[in-house]
Amino acid sequence: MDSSVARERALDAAEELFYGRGVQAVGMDDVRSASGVSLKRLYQLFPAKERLVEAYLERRDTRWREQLAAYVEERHGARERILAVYDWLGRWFDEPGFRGCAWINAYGELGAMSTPVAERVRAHKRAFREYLDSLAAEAGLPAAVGGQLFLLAEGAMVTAGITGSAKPANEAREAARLLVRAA
Amino acid sequence: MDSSVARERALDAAEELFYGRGVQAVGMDDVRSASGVSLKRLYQLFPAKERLVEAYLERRDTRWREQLAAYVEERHGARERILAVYDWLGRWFDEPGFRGCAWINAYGELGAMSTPVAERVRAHKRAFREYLDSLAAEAGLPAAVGGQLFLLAEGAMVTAGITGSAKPANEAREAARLLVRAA
DNA sequence: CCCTGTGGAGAACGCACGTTCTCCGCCTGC
DNA sequence: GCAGGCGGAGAACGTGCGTTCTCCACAGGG
Repeated sequence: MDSSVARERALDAAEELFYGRGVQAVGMDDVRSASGVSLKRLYQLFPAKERLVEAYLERRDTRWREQLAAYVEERHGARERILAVYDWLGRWFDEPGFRGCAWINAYGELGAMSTPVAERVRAHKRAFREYLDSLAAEAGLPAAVGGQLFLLAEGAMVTAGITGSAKPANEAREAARLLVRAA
Repeated sequence: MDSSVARERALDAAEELFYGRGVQAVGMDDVRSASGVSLKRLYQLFPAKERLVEAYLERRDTRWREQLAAYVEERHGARERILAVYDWLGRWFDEPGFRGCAWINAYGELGAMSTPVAERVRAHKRAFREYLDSLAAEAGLPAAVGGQLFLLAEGAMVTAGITGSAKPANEAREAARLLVRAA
């Protein structure tokens, strides 16, 4: 098996397991049996579990933001695009297996013990925040609005994760609509 | 040492350690040496670590909500009280050792593996949500506003925890002010 | 003075898991 | 056909930790 193929398979398995059960509840052996990549190979590709966790967060980060951006770009109108963010969140929340925000969960689990992981979580949130800032700027809204939209999105993610409901996306969307209108 | 004293000391130590480092990073032996309560006693009081975690979350829940309510009750005017919630959050975020919301962190860490812990997190968030609902009702605001205020507060907590800044409290307060005015 | 029970200190046990090692089959180049 | 090395399976190792057990000091009642 090609090395890059093994890497993808390992990351596929790691993502599903880490996200679904939490990082600490998943052993390297679980990743091995779910991916079919031998332990030896796993440790060649990722010299420690922490590296695998970082790679998981990084790959998921780019995919997550790409999918969000692709969904948003389909909408026309700067304000419509802002609201599209919450529509996309609502779809995400409704997906089977949704268990909250992978980065918030990872931060709760490892943020205190692993600075690399904490740093990746911060980088992801910073990027998302900047994306919302850019959407707000395109809509000609004051700079402060980006931060408010961000807080609504974060609150929706964490609440949807804990309650298992997609409703927070609608609540956040409605709040965003009012904020954009009022600003 | 009296049994109830031992229980309090154990919970004091557990709270500081669990909150500061995460639950899984703290061993029962750490709780023992930090509290001065022997392992035997610890296991008499809390037959398993999970019970200690539950007790930690429960005691912190009542204290957290009492302190919030006490702070809010000092303000006059229904809308002022709503904004006081975010002022209180800002003070909390600025406290030394602040590491985000204990329940969100615990959910990220244990939510997938421990239903009792997940249930306590849900109960805490439900109670906080209902508290905001009651504040919104007293201000004569539409029922939907409570949920929006809740999402802002959750977003602020999680963002303050990850970034280590108290600024999200101000951003959330400003957003809440606009939402209350617009509603 | 002994017997009993309570509680503390810390060793011991069992298990899970991150990481490494051993063994062996198989493929490739001669 | 064969030497050498690459890779897989899984055992082995070390450690950490939840939980229990052992041993002992000591207080109180006969």
